[in-house]
Amino acid sequence: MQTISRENYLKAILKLEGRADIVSNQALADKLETKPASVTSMLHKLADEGWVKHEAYKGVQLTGEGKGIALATLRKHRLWEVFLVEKLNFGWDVVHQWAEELEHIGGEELTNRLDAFLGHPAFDPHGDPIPNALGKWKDGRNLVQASQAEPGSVVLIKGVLNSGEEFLQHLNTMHIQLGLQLIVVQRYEFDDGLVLEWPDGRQATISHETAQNLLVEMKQN
Amino acid sequence: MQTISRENYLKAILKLEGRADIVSNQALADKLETKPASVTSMLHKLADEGWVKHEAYKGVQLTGEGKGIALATLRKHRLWEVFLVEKLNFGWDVVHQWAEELEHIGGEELTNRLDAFLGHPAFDPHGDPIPNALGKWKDGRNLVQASQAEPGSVVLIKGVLNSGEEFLQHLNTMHIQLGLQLIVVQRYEFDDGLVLEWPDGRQATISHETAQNLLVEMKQN
DNA sequence: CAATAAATTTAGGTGTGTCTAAAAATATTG
DNA sequence: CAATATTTTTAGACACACCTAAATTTATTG
Ligand SMILES: [Mn+2]
Ligand SMILES: [Mn+2]
Ligand SMILES: [Mn+2]
Ligand SMILES: [Mn+2]
Repeated sequence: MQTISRENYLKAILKLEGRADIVSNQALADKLETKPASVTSMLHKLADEGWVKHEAYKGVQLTGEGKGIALATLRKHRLWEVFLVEKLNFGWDVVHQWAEELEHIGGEELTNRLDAFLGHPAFDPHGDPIPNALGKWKDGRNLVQASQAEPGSVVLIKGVLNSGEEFLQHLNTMHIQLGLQLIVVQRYEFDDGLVLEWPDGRQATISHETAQNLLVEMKQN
Repeated sequence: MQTISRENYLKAILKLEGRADIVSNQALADKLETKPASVTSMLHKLADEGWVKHEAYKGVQLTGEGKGIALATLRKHRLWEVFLVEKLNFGWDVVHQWAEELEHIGGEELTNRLDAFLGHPAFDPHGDPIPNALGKWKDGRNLVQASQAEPGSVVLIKGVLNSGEEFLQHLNTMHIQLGLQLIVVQRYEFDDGLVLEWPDGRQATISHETAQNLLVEMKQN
């Protein structure tokens, strides 16, 4: 039975599979803000449904069917985020929680109509690619963490590695947004802070931690 | 705690209060497609929350706070229905179930933005008035059941008393939709069937039951 | 490699919302 | 107005998704 909680678990497993090939109980508990015992219990249910392969004490992996559900949920999440930002004019820092609920509504038909209404967007407001109806996407971008950009280079802000409200609000405060082009002026040896220059000539420094969570496209140098 | 189920109950009570002043357990069970024992159980919870006044064996009534939640939920339901029809081009016969889920998402801020995005619609796709942010609406229309229209009169379709999928699909089949202007040509004495004439001159007959569920504005006669 | 630490699972509970079957209260009617 | 029918409530269960605390298993390390 496809419940909200189960879709959330499958989506979380999908994201964690991106890094490690096998997903640990603990990582899931952290991501879902729940307790390991709850995760174990749910993994049994997901395995019963045939959506994950679970080996006791070893970890989980999505099955083909499980991945399909996870991708469909992720697609809905990101499309609704685009809706909230593009159509209802919300900031990228507040849309995640609503999308977390909206992603569980309706099926393929509703999703495809929403997709068409939004003009088949390729990326969500955080720069994350939106899977198509088949769960596929192509991301021709070659993104790196801003922390890896050398002084003198020009970078284009294209995504974030942390979509949390606090981080995004910090970016708002720093006047950093997707599509912005910045010049990396200097790197402080001591703490790896980066001095950046905005198009209007203003300069400001971002911390190493902030730079690590910023995905950019290298324009020059 | 404001859960999906509790919002559904409050909304159901609100609608049933429209007819009888005190709502019976049975009526609620019917409307919510649940069992009387479940209703009793839920009414206790709603009473504990202070959202209804419940006298054992007598019936329920919304409190001010309960009515507020019910109206907010109804507002969201109808706004999302407008979205689905106006923006995603769904038919009025299929949007109810999705709205039944969407109505539980987000709060005032999201709702007000949606309202603005839709251009502050006064009525939903079924001709039902949409409460404003304060739960109020003004319905200047003077609607009657089509079954009460006399032969020779001209009527404007403005609403339905039954928003069920089957009835709405039947109206689709009959080419009856909101805003349509029809001439009542004749009433059959035997079964109160109504012969109607469409703007293109075509004529067709609708049953008394169908006419009873159609709300119209009298244009002439 | 045995002792310790960390991760995972099991056992036993809780709250929400539902159900069926039985008891209690209210309505209806001969 | 007493007998019967209907409505409502209570009692006892169940599924879902959580939790804490206590095993159990796996990993680490002296
Ligand atoms: Mn979610
Ligand atoms: Mn996103
Ligand atoms: Mn609902
Ligand atoms: Mn409606």
